[in-house]
Amino acid sequence: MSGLGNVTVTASPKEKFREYLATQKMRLTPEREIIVDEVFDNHEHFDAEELSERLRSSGRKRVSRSTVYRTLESMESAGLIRKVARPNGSEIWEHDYGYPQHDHLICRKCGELQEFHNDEIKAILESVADKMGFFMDGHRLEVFGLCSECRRAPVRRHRKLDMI
Amino acid sequence: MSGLGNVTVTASPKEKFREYLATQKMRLTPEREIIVDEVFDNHEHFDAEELSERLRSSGRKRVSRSTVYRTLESMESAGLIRKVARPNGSEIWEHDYGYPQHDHLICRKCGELQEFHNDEIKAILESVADKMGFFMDGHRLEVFGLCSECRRAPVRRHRKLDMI
DNA sequence: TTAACTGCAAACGTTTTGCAGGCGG
DNA sequence: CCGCCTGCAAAACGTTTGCAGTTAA
Repeated sequence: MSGLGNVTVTASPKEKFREYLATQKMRLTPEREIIVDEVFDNHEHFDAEELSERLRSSGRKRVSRSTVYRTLESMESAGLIRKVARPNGSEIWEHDYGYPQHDHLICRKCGELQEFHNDEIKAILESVADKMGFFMDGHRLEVFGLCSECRRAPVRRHRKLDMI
Repeated sequence: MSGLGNVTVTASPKEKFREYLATQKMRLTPEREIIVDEVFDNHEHFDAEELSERLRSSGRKRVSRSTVYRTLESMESAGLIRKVARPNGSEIWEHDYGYPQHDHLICRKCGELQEFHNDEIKAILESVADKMGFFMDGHRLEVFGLCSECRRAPVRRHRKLDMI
């Protein structure tokens, strides 16, 4: 993960974070380091509470909830992580930096998140934005429906009215 | 609004709501009618609080906040309205029923929401979903950046780091 | 008669904040 | 020494819930 001896042009998330913090006259403190490490130690999606729990059980020095919230926000500003919406309206974090651009298929039934990548979409969005005088610097796209697993299931309850 | 003598195939939002409520053994009460009327009286986006405020100042009979929340949720289930995410993470409602499918450009600076419509995107999403065995029944797409107004402004503060 | 419905106030879960104290450049 | 940073506890925020009384089929 540290990339020592690695000749790729991209800095590690931690380095990128440190650079960003410097521009804000902020420091990469032990707490912030713990958080950025834990976040990039695996590629799971998470929310602040889950991350706190992971930190707690990871045996690392304890970090307060406030600091977790504050740090995640900084990491977002630094371009390290971004938010994804769940179909129920709640939001979770995922890696952004160093991770290939992608969007999500989200199952309304089991909540499962599948990633997909498509270049055409970005191109279309660029051109749409351009036509409207809008400068695009990012997007968020979620496709809702039923995953292959759940559409096969015989359940026919349909609590939601069919979408028009 | 009532569409009397109108031969279009679509029912009014109120009628659609009444039909949905019937399937749930629920009634179109005066309060619910007030809310659906107010929501479809203009095409603005809104959140529960704003809507409550509009109701208050509209001179109509007062409706409690709980009822507003409960009714909006029913209206979503009925397919009348849907949620859109703001860049800051909060969410607002917008019309869905009877309104052409569209997505949004959202300005990070002034928060302005511009709608756009593009058929290609939907087609691409259908094919992507299909390829992954996913049954798509909707999507949510927000493009972030700077609106034509704000990109022109000389301000160079940039509190957010450039997105990667 | 009874089930749906409302307004109220209290509870809720999540996130933010003010602050006193600690720490590093 | 100054200013960033932390943990804590309290506050704030938007939303949901339990309940007792009301309404309408």
